[in-house]
Amino acid sequence: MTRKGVTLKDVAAAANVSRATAARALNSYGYVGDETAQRVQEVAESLGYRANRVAQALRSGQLPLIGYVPGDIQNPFFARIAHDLETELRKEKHNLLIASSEEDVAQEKELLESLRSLSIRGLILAPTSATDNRHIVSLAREIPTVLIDRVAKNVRCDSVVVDNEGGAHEAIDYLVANGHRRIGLLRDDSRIFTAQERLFGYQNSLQAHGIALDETLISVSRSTVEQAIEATIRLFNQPNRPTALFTVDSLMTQGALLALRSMGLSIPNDVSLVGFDDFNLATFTDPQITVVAQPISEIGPLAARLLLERLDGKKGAAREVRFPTRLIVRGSVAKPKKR
Amino acid sequence: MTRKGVTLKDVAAAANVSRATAARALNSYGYVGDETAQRVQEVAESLGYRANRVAQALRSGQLPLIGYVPGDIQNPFFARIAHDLETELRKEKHNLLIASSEEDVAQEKELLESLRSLSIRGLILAPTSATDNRHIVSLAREIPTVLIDRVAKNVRCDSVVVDNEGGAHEAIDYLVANGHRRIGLLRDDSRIFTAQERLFGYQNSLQAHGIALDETLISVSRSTVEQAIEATIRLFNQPNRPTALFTVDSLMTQGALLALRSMGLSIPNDVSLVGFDDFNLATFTDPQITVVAQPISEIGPLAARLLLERLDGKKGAAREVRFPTRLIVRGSVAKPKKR
DNA sequence: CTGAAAGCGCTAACAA
DNA sequence: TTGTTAGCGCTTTCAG
Repeated sequence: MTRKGVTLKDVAAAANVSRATAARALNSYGYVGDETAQRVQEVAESLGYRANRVAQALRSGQLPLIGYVPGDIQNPFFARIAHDLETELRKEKHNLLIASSEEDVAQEKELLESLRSLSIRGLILAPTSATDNRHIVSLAREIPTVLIDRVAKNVRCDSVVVDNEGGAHEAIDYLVANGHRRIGLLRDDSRIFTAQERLFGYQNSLQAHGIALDETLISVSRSTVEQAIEATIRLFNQPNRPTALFTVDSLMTQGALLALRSMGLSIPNDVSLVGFDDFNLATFTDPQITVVAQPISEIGPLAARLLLERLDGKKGAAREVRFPTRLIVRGSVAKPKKR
Repeated sequence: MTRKGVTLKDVAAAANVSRATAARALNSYGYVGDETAQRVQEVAESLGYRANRVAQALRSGQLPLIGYVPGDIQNPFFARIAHDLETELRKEKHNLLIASSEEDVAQEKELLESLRSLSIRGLILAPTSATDNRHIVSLAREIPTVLIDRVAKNVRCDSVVVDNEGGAHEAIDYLVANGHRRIGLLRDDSRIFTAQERLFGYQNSLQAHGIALDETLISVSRSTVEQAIEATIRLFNQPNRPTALFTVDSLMTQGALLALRSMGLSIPNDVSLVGFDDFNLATFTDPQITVVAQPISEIGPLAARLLLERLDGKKGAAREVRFPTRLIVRGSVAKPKKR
């Protein structure tokens, strides 16, 4: 390990000025003689001086750090947002600190504690729970926070979400319009907020069409491909199986795809399928999958912008932006077979 | 914005001890009376004290921060590694700072500067360039660094890579064994190191089988689905097109898949395909894609471990771990059609 | 066992 | 225009 490097003191000494003057010259604030300033800068350059952000932060109170706590960084949805956030925040010289909650409230609490102790300037969070969130409430009072994908009760901060209910509603409408009445739902337990909203969309659409809710058509699973496979198999091993399936996120859609294939059920001949959240794979399968797409490219940049505005001192009530979804019709839905 | 919070001073005052004693009690080092220690801890608890890491870092010189600079966080390969790194590092109370280089050397330089000024403790990096890396050389001398996926010339630090050449070699061997002699290569320009190694494997295998290298069968593209589509189309629009294609990463494999489909070429009847790097999608397509798989689940944890050892003060020569690859035979290769 | 004091690197009143 | 000084919150000798 070499020594930590050149400090302001070294620069000041080498340039024959005080540390204060050196600081002024390098950060160009206050009054500094042109000549002095230039000299200091040259010296700094030649010594390879770089400001120590930690020391700066100790004074100013904060590091140029923004925390990002998604449910899972491996989920393409959150990875995409991570990418967009980073791009936006980098423009303002902020760094992104990423820590996945793994959809676990306890872990989320720990992570937030940890981020707080690092004196982050802002936070972008996809809360794991819609209700167990007192830790978020208190944090959001201290640190500018933007919630994405899901909102959390009682937390007063900006949020960026999509119209989960509307999207689900539209998907079910579409299936019904294609003649389906026994429509299965593969839903997620952990992402409570979105799962709940999408469930409402499902229920409301069925109700609007006068179709009674049948609990045996709803299967709950964690949001992983593996778990979704099992849940799908359970659903379709029942005597009076659904003719169509709606899955609430892309991982579950993939699981359903695999499960249906393994059961020898063909899409869309035996079963129609619509998934929430578009994904690469959806266009690679045969047939391609009909999905409810979220405007994913807008979520990250907007969240970043809202946060930056708050960091700039913008006051005012919490803003909730809710993007509409869009049904992308591809080839995974057909009329149900006569029995 | 509320005030920054309870400091050690507050705790000390409330517990009627000096700051030094309070620090000792809370960090349990040095001599402290049991009773005093307990009292301090209770007071700290009740006041909601949390240590300010920035201040701690100013003294110790470093924040519990590890930088991770992948080529692109959206690439599932790097996203997976990000996840694994985070899990491992979290155990040691370290936070992961993620910043994508976007495969751009200039950006990589900027990011590394930025990370350095944050006094990160360690760095995990997938270098963008195999040769333009003086900035890495100097950084690696200051900050424990582990290179992943690619190595960089002259940089003395641990690295974790896979046997790119061997993997490519095996893939081509397999194609040749299936009767192919006109084997196309879709290669990546930016990820110079891996691309180069995989190219070697391609060349060496051909040579070993006495097949002359035909430059018209090699197409270069950036590592994105879109660019790979175009490159594939160029390749297969030639008069004497290849009977098989080897793609050097999963994004390019996806691009090739889409391109071949759009050209009405069926896999494996018209064209056989083998890709480097396994990916979800490979088992969703029909036929499933034969790939050279990397032991991706081992890369992140190992890189984290190597780094942590260095942080623990481990000395010694740079270690280069090179994992073998594994050919996973699925359904995308067949004997070439007679013409 | 505990406290006083110095100082990590930087910035910002306040003086000069 | 520049320097002096104090101090951000914490840890760590060194005395007591």
